[in-house]
Amino acid sequence: MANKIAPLGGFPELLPAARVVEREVVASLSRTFELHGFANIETRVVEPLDRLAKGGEIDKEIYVLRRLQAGDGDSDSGLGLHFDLTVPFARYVLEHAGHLEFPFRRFQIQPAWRGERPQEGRYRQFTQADVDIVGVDVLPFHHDVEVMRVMVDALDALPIPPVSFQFNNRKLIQGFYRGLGLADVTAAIRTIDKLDKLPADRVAALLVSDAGATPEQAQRCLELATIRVSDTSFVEQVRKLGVEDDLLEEGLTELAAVVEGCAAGGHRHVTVEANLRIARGLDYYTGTVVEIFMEGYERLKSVGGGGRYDALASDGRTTYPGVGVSFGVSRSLIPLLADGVLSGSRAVPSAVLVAVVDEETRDASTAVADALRARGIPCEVAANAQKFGKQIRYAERRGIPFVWFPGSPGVAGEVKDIRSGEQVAADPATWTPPTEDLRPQVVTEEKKQ
RNA sequence: GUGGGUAUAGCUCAGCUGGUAGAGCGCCGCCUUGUGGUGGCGGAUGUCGCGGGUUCGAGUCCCGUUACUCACCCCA
Repeated sequence: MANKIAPLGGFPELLPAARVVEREVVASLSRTFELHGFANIETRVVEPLDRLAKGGEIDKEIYVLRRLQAGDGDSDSGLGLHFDLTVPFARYVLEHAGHLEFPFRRFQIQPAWRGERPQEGRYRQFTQADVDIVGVDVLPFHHDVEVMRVMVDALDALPIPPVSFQFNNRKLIQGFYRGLGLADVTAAIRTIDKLDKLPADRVAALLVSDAGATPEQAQRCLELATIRVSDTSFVEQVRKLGVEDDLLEEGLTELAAVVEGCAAGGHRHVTVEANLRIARGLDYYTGTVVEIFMEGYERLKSVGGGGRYDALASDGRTTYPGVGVSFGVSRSLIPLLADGVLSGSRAVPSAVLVAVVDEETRDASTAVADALRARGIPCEVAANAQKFGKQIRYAERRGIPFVWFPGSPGVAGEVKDIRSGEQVAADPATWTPPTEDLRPQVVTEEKKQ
């Protein structure tokens, strides 16, 4: 038992300095979401299994809750941990519809669980940040632009590598295929989605064999799927393919509006593209779809995504259409922390360590600390009245930038910046550290050098 | 779910065809009797993942097992 504890794969835990980064990212996301008027909610972590079921089947990746004391006859509680935030949100809307104002705008940042084999960027417990807007019976299209724009702003404000929003529109694809005379639209979309893994000619062959396309139709599908631009020029490119369909036109208009709306305003490191091969979630997305990728981390696949659901939730009488997008906080952050792209400036909140001269005068050190805290400066008093060298080292290990040496009656105290070695006389009632030292900061790789 | 890899000090790892365990970093002490980092000297640390087998002898070979890890599958 005295042996080491084995880590549990897929259930990542952060050390304090890394947690500084995660907390700041969550705080920054929340600030942006709130800036756009989205209210925060938190849902329970369990849902009835039948609600988590996918097409009537219980997914094997769902963690089921079971009481230890349950008898052999009892199977389980009928409850499972949620595997995303959309399903709980849909249920929340139905359950609380009478108390909500629609269109309801909310954000939610919570863990979710999936019994997958863990890999880089794929965990069994992970944190996600979702923003959605949901309406009653109808939800005007401009909310698609609005909610996507919120996530663009939110990710643009994060200290992460550049991200790319790749948009598509299901009406556009569906209308194109329909206008083309393709019978099995869903099969065609599913096949086109394999373009990542298979060469174009193999995909074309599959379109013929699996999706009932003629070679000519397959060729057109590929031409559509390879359109990828950062402006609205895709509209002309699609029209040149010579397919006519009302739904296609609607999709083109919508996608153009989303791309234009999200690209507007100028961003630090977010790019926006129309990418006509993005499929995502065949069963429920009905209009706008998006996948988000992070530069240098394409191997993680998407770090976020979402879209429009015409039926996010329904109670049989009322349908609640929704549009939203989610960002994988754990999926993107943990690899960035592991690679040292992001780190926390220190593992403790303390900006100052107040040294203790000897145990008889510990009260004097505590008084200094109280004076600093009264002005909002996080600090701690040294654990032991060791030699000052040891106390300085204690601070250094923890990344605490300042050590305060209390004075004695008639002698002023002094504060030392242990990075520069500079030491000055100071009064705990007025001294203030530089703003950037007041709290632990997120340090990016460039800033480190 | 399928296949591969790995498991030795706090961390990263070495240990050739079997002979009773090593390095670097870190940690502790002293040089340095109240101001750290650099330098010098010294020191501590391991049921070599677990169980079994072969052998005079196993970290090393064999079998099993567990965990971790990578890839595939899947991915709302």
